[in-house]
Amino acid sequence: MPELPEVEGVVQALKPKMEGRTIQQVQLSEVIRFSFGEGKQCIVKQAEPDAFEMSLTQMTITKIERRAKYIFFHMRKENVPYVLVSHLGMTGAWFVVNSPEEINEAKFQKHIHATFKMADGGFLIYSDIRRFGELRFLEKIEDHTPLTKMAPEPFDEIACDYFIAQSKLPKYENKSVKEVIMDGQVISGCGNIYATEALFAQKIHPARKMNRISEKRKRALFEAIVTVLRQSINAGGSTISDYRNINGEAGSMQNRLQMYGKKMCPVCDTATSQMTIGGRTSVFCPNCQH
DNA sequence: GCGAGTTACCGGTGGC
DNA sequence: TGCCACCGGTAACTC
Repeated sequence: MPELPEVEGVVQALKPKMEGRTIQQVQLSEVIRFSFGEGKQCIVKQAEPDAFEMSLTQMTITKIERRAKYIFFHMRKENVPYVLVSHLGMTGAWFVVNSPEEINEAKFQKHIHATFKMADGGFLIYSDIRRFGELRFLEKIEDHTPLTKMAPEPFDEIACDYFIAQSKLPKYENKSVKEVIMDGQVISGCGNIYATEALFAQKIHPARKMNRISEKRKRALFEAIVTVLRQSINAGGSTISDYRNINGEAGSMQNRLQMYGKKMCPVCDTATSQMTIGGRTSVFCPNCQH
C-alpha cells in the first residue's frame, strides 16, 4: 500500500534513471485493452489504449515529481509540454529494468500493465496486481479537477494553516478527525497508516469530531503527521503487503509503526480496538486515545 | 452548482 | 484443499 513516503521513494529512485530519456514505444496489457472494450477504465483513464500509446511515443521525460501520492512525469514532444500522472493505488509499482524478465517476483511479473521501451535501451514498466492505480495523460494538470483541489504538500510552510482553515469549514467541522486528516483537500498524502500513527502519538480518538479539538491540539496533530511522514521517508517507506521500490526492494517503516495493525498498545499494553470510520478500518488504543 | 452518499474498480490473503 | 468474505484510495456517478 504505497502512501506518500513510499511514493517519494519511488520518485527519488526514478528521477536519476529516467529524466532526460525518450520513450520509443509504449505497450499496454491485454487486460487494459479488453477492459476498455467492456466500457471500463482499467488503469488508463480517459483515453483509448491506442491513443494513449501513440501520445506517449517519442515523448521525452523532462522532470519527475511527487505531489501528494501522485507521480507527475513531465514530458515534452516537439517542444510541447504534457504530463503523465500516475497513482499507485493499492498495489502499483514502477520498475526500471533492462528487460521485462528482470522483474523476478511472479505476482508483479504477472500483472505488468504498461511497458515503456526507451529509445536508448531498457524499459520503464508499470505493474499493478489489483489494478487500483491509474495512468492519466494530460496536456496540463489543470485539465483534471481533483488535482487542482489538492491541499498543499504537508511539508510546505503554509500547509498547517491551510489544514486549520479547512478544518473549520462546515463540511468538515462535524466530521471525525480521522476522516478529515485523510481527505486530500485538507491535508495531502496522509493515508490510513500515517493517520493512525499520528492520532496515536497525539492520544486523539479517531472518531473524535473535528470541532471538539482545540486549535492548539490540531496544530500538534499536524506536526505529528509531518513527523511520521518524514520518519517514514527516511526509513524507505512502510512495506505493507505489496509495496516495492523500483528495484523491487521493501521498506522498513512497518517495523516502527506503533499502532497500525497492532493487537496491543505499545504504551499501556491494553488490547487495541478497531472501528470503521469513513469506510476505513481504524485501529486505536481505547485506554490512551480520547 | 455543490455536497453527501454510493458504487466501481480488483486479486491476494486468511479464516473456516 | 477449496471456497469465500474481506480489504482499500480515488474518481465518478447519483440524488
